[in-house]
Amino acid sequence: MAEQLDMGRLTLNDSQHAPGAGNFPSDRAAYIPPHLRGRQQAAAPAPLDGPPPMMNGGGGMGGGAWGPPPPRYGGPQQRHDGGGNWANAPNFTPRGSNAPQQTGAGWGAAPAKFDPNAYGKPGAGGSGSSARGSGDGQWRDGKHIPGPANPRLERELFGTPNDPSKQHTGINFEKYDDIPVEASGQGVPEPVTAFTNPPLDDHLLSNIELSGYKVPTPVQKYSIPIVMGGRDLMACAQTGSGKTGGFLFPILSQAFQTGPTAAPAQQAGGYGYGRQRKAYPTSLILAPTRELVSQIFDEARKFAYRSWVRPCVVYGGADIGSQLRQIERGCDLLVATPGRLVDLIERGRISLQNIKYLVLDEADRMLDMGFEPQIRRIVEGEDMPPTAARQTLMFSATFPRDIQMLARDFLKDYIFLSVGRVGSTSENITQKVEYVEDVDKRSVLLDILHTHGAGLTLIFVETKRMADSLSDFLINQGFPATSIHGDRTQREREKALEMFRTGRCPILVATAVAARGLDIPNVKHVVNYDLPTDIDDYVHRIGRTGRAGNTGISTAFFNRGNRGVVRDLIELLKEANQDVPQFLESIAREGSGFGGGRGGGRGGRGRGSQATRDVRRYGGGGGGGGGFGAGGGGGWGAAPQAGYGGGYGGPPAGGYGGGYGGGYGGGGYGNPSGPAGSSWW
DNA sequence: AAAAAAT
Repeated sequence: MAEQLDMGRLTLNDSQHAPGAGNFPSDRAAYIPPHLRGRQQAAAPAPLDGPPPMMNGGGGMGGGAWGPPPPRYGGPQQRHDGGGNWANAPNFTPRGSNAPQQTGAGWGAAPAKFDPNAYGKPGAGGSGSSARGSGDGQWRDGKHIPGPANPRLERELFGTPNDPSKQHTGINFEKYDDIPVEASGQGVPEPVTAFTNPPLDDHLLSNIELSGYKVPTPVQKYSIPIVMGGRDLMACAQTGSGKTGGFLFPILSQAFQTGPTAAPAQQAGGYGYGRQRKAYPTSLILAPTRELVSQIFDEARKFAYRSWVRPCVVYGGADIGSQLRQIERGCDLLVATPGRLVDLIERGRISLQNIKYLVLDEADRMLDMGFEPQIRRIVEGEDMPPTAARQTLMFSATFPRDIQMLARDFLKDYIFLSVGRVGSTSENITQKVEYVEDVDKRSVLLDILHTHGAGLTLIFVETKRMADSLSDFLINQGFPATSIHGDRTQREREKALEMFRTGRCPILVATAVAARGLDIPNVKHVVNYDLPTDIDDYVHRIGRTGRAGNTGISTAFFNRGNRGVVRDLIELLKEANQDVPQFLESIAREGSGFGGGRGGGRGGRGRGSQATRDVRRYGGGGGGGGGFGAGGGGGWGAAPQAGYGGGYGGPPAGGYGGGYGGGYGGGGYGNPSGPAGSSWW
């Protein structure tokens, strides 16, 4: 089947290759999109984007190209660039997917110009090492020719054993075998049990080894053969389960073996002097937050090391100019937040017509954040190949109805993978819940910080204001704290994260922006200073610790203001074999016979249960409310056993079916869904 | 109700 797919793609590409194949006029360098006209120069001065002495100032490269994600490569590394002789590369040769065609078309010997030592060669005014993707390899004469080893880059990408911030999380992956995985769909391939060739490419294997990964995680065991077999995938899995590798491994492996996709005619016809103004990535990965795409990009750089594949990352809040330059220099695998990608497409700088792999990561979160229009536009409203002509992988922690819809529209005959939750069921995390009134929170927190001194402590609050005031408070109390939230600049966010990662600021106060997906090794303690109203968020938050077989502690401050989650919390604690404090049970009894399970009250959107099972087998998901968490008012009468959709008073009895476990089992079906709003109280 | 995300 893989062959068939490839054939399909080839055909498509061939036709695109035809002379005169239409492209947007915006290919031309001269084109300036309407919303950009007249503001290029105006925006230039540095102060706007932050004070010069910021991180990339250290690199001494003026405009700070590639300023955006300084923490990762910033500071020390960039100093190398100062002495670099690779600072002059105005005539760099585009590589990656573009390279082969260009050479073929006689653009000037791309390979001849290829300088193996120039991996840090920036584009105009670029800054350095990081600018380079991780690849230095080439694809020539139908063969993958990996670039030379580069010790410095290797250290940057893979770290050293003593660098905790780079410590790979692959050490105790064996423990992940506990995580249950369920696969369904037609023709599910046998999972692999190790990183081997076949099916994985040798070059990828060597990069995996450099990264320190020994054994595939459960998700990877399944996803590797599924993706390599050409199948679409819908996976319910959370970060921490190894899903990034789950899609990067098979995608890169195949890329290494099959080489670049022929690019559209426009390139070959090229204008000799010019550079490629438009990129044609073959893989696109969408994720909801900047930090997340940044993190995925870092992983991609590792696994693409020395290969012909050039990863790029784009996201908002960062200088678009440097991102454009990155893209121009070759962009085979693109990691993006939806908004910025749409922007770049509008500017005519990215075409999706060569996409072979589309990955939607944290799909449920993207919908929560209102990205659906952008996502649909990207997937359905631009030049992305149709479902049949690409491979699509979706990852989502939950599988509510709107995600099912997305899956129905974007995927073809997909295999459904359900991966057990990592955080909550993990015995690695000791979860404590303490009754703390709001006014006492600060002092209790100080107690905790004094008691559990060592190790990274991540403190979650509900509001940005609280994040600021709490971190100020802690700093005033002499604690090395910092904060991360959406009102801080991207630079501040990244800096905070880096300070935390490296342990220079072992206390991080965070809002929801850091709740999901961020992979920070060695978080010892997660404090839910404010409990979230959604138990999913709680699960994600505590999942920031106890990762990769390490142990972690989680402490939640609970008071009556949190009684909305009390039942879900109890359910979760029980499920994870944790102690359930008496006061929780009491409050559960006293308070609320109503409120139904989670998922109630949001019925309109049908974002119901936690269910993560393959709805296709149950005939749900299709039209009508038959699906999960059948929404809306229907819940009233429809879910007797789930009970108390909006009913007042009654004791919970067995009614609370919507909970975590419940959602999975029977409860998820016809979940109680009280009248909208009933769960807000 | 809050947060995040293109500008």
